This record gives sequence, C-alpha cells and structure tokens, in this order.
Amino acid sequence: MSPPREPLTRERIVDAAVRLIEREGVEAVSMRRLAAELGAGTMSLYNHVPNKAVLVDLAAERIMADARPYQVDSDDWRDHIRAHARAVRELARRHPRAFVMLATRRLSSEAGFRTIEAALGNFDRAGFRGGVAVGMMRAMVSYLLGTLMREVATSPELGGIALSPYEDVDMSAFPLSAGVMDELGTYDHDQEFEFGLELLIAALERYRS
Amino acid sequence: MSPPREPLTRERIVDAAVRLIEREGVEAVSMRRLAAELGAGTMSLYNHVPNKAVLVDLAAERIMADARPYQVDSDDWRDHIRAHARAVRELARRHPRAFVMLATRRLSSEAGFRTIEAALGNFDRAGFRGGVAVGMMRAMVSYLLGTLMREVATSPELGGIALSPYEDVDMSAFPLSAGVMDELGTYDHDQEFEFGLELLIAALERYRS
DNA sequence: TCCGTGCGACGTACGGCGTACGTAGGAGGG
DNA sequence: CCCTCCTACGTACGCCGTACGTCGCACGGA
Repeated sequence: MSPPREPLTRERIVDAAVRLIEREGVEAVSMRRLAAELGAGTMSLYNHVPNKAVLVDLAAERIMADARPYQVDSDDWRDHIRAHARAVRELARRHPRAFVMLATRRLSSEAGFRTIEAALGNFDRAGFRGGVAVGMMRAMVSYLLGTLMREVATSPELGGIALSPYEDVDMSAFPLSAGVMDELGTYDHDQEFEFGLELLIAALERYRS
Repeated sequence: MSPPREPLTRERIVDAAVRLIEREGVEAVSMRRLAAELGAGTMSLYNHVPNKAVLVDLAAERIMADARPYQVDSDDWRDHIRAHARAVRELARRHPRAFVMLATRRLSSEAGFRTIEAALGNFDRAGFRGGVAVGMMRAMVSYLLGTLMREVATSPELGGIALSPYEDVDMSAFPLSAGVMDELGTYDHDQEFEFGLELLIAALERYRS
C-alpha cells in the first residue's frame, strides 16, 4: 500500500530548494519546510547536504547554470556588448526572486571565468586590453548589477512598489521633481535598460577616439 | 546601591540597533540581544517600538540621516555630478555593513526627494530636462548602486573576498582572463569608482552634442 | 492620607528556526 | 548467518519574534 517513496537525493533536494526560492524567495527556505515538501524527515536532508548554507549555494549555482550564452551574428563589438548585457538581464528576469541572492554571492570559479572571458573578448574586439578592459568590464558589471537590482526591486508582481511617491510631501519645495512627477512615478524597464546601456556604449566609443 | 537605570527610550533602542548594525550587520540584530545590550528585558522594547521590522526601519532612517549634502564651488555641472556621486560613496563607506540594507530599502519620501531634487538640479545645469534627465539620473543611480555594492562586498575588513580566484581552474581555457590575472585579483576602489564615474560623465557630454 | 488609574518593565509561553546526536532498519558482502 | 555501512528519522538544545498577563510605581483627585 505504501507507495515506494522516491529516495532522497541531493538532486531532488536542490530542485525543491530552487522551486521554493523562485516561488517565495530565499527567506522562505527552511530545512523543515523543504523536508515537508519532499515528504521526508527534516534531518534526512543532512545525509545529502552538510548544512543550509551550502544547500543555498547549490541552489544558486543551479539557477546560475540557467544563464545561456548569448548569440549574435555581427562583427560590431557594440552588438556583442548589447547581447551580453541583455542576456544578463534575461537571467535576472527569469529569476527575479533569486537575483539579489545571486548578485550578493560569489560565483563558482568556472562559470565566473566563462562570463569574464566572454566580456573581455567583447572589449578586446572593441580595442581595449589589459587593465583598461578590466576597468570597463567592472563599470559595466556595476551598471548591470545596479539597474537589475532596481528593476527587480520595483517589479510589481513581487510586492515591488507601486507608488506614486507624493503622498504627503510638500512638492513646492521640489520644483524640478514636481515637473517630472509623471516620469518619476512610472517605470519602463525595457526603455530604461536600453537607455543606460547605450549611454555606456557611447562612453566606450568616446574613450576609443 | 542599585544604580538608577537609564529609562528605556525609543531613542536609546534605535541607537543600540544602529551600533549593533554597524558593528556586526543587520543579521546580528535580535530583540533579545538588543535588550541584553541595554540591560533590559526583551519585551520591554515593545513598549517603545511596535516590532522588529519598524525598529530596523528606524535604524535605517537614522543612518540615512548621516548623508551630508555635498559642497562644491564650481559652475561646471560635471563637478556637481562628481561631488554628488562622491558624497553617496562616502555614505556607503561610512556604513559599509548597512549599505546593502539601505540600498534595498525604500527611502523616506522627504529625504528621497531632497536627493532627487539635487540630482535633477545637476542634470538641469548640464542642459538635460524632463524625461531625459530622469533617465540619466536613474542610470547614474544604477551605476552608483552597483559599484558601491561591489565595493562594499569586496572590502576585506568585513569578510569580503581576498581571493586570487584561480584555485583549481584550468586557465588555459581562458586566455584573456589569464592575461589580466593581476588586475582581476586586485581592487583599487578609488580608482575604479572614478573611472566609471568619468565614463558616465563622458557619455553625458557626448549626449549633449 | 488614601485610593484608583495608567504606564512601563518584565516573565512566561508558543511556534518557528538550524542542527548535534543517537537510533533503527535495511541492503550488501564475508 | 552475521557484520558493516548507509540512510532515514526522532529528540533535544539554544536561538528567534512576539502575544499576553502581571506587577510595581508614579501621579492626580478625594
């Protein structure tokens, strides 16, 4: 009568963790809850995973592995940078609840270097080498990290702010803000992402000449 | 004999929370620990603060209030933007353990609009108005958020990574990375911050013409 | 002076957490 | 047939946030 329970596996545990993270965020993950979701005893998990921290690490890695290498058929370095940036954004949008966690975490050396190498390749194509290329890559990473954190934080489908922020503030003290109140109160993430991206690319172009 | 205990106050509680956050980070804050630090019973705190979440909010606000308006004597819009950016960085460096929390949190409308208004003023000086100015401000905020998160996360004095990351990775697969291994393994936050900042300013200049 | 009355401090208790530790049962090899 | 080892699991400890009830004290009015 007892259905032969699927045996516990690191695989199955990490899967469950990833699902839970994507559904309710990292803070919802607990060993007890995970075990319950798997129909197992809490402590059984510890036969496959040393502790919660590395379980979360494993889940983060699994999600990271969902980053697909970008595809682009162009010789223009700008198109490569655009495609790379958009691929990162795609990852963030596929896993909004996990993104902050991913961004905070140190990536595994292997995957990390794959990304770094690709980025360096793009800057190389643009004519940037050595320390300058590293600096540009880091500036780009910073911008991506920042916009995407903001985008994820303001996406309404996960409790992000709706606002309009001018509840009980005396706007007469802030004339410039008042003049762009409509723009301040709304987000067009597609357009904003592209705007910032083009801004940075323009800066690189200018740096070249 | 008993020294007349200083009475509990919202003020004193928030102070203790701020100190604890700056010393050990938000995750170290607990009502029990805070009470112990104040020589009071745990539940006494609830006479002055409705729950932990708003206590942390209050602490965040108090830290935020430490943001000093920047000073600069120049008519050049670039200098204003530089000064503003550096002021934000100063705040992050004064409160590294709290910065991620601050960045994640929604700022109080009043302080928020003061910052926004100042930023819009700088873009106005540069000749940018309306939606374009808002877009630029957001791009700038994204960059600041990103670099400073990275800077704080990699600052060694709070458990940031030391690395050199090439533990057991086969570097021959990543020739470009291998070529800049020294640069990848070290951070000069001052220089990197300024580099990215100048990059963005250059982009704005180019956009103007 | 005495008596409410109200407020701040505190203890207890509940349900949750991560996990150290001990145990039990079954599978596989000698 | 027995021994070993691996996996699953229960119990327990020390944390957490906080609902709730109580107690003592200061203060105002009679």
